[in-house]
Amino acid sequence: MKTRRHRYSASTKGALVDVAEQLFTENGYTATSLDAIVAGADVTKGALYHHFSGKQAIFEAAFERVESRATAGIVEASAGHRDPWEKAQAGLRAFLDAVQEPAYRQIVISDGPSVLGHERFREQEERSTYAIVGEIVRSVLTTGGWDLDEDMLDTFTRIFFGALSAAGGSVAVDEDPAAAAARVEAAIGFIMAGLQQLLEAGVEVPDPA
Amino acid sequence: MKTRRHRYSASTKGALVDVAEQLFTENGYTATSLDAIVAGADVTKGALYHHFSGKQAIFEAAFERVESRATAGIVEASAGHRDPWEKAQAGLRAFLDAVQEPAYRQIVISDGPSVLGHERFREQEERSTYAIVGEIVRSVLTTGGWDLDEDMLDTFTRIFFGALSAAGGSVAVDEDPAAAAARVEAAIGFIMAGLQQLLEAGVEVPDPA
DNA sequence: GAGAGTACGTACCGTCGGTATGTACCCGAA
DNA sequence: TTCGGGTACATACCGACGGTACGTACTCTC
Repeated sequence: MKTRRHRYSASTKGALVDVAEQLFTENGYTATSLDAIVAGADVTKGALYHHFSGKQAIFEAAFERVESRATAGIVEASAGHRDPWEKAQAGLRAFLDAVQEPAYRQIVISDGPSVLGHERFREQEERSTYAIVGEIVRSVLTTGGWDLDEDMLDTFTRIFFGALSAAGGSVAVDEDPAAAAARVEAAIGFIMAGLQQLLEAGVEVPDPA
Repeated sequence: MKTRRHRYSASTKGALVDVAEQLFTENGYTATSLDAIVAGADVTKGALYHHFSGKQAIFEAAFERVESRATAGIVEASAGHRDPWEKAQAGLRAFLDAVQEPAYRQIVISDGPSVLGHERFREQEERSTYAIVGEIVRSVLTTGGWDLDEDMLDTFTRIFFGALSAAGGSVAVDEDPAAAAARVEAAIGFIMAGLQQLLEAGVEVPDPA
């Protein structure tokens, strides 16, 4: 049941996260004070500490919102493609787009790891963009009958996810983002083509065990 | 000329960086207070602010030290190999080792970007480990007469550097780091083998322009 | 309509980064 | 020899910020 109090509460909380996301994006985590957030949301610190346990908690709320936006964009773009390689191409483009968003770069990539800590950051990551990359990597690498165990699939996913994150970051700061994105697409495409070559040649992934 | 004053000064500064590196590694940047650093070095804040302009400056000193250690390790390991592919293999192993060091993970990977800011972080990076990865990528990719322009080489470098950083981080937190490192080596080796395949087949890198 | 819980507001505290100022010491010039 | 000046710190203090304690108005339920 939605009572008026609940609606007021929800809107206050939402306004706080709105302002927090904006200020965190513009100034970074440490340079954003709680006073500035509550002033922007036209409330006081009492309201903030009623809804969140502290600064880290409201950051995490903004973090999750930004992550879920990025995830939605990639899912939407990669859906509708049946062929795994086409799906990967479309997902790659969407990923490169998402990672250029200022909020994503500042909150998720830059401040995320240090504010949330490694393990918590990893947790958040693994149920959003990382999971999507994992799905795409799985569908691409298992095409053609490769049998990779879960550990090896996860290793490939980490590698590709790291590659895409770094590449996306460089795209975002490039003076010509469109050209940089095109280069990244070409390079990633070339690497994937190499994997396809091996696949067609019947080369096995070496067993590290 | 080295006077006694200069020696005293150098040792005080060195002690401050020693303690700072340790505390930053253990607790992270924000959770490490300047009071704790100066207490650990048995001096006062006056001494710290005489040698450094502030908290960020002493962090950067620790950052540079950790980076140069990592760089030295990789250079040492990859030296002595003539064949680019062998050089890459050796460099990869050394990189995976370096990136597992707690100081490197916390100070360089986790806190580095948010504390120094993107551009400053990038500057520091590009004259240390990134430069080495770039050299190796260049020597590997230009073998056999490929002609890639600088932009494309840099794109490949960013991709591999990001891949290796992420992979190294996952190795560090794995419950069996040795096995995880072996998986990463296998996966990277497989990707490079794919590139070799394309190289032998005479496939051109698509021109994104 | 009265008690209880919610959704805040207000006032305050401890910590921390940074600064201003003082001081002991060393070193080169007169 | 001494004496001015610069170096290498120490001491005292400030303002900002994260967090807490407590008060209060409003609302929902019984």
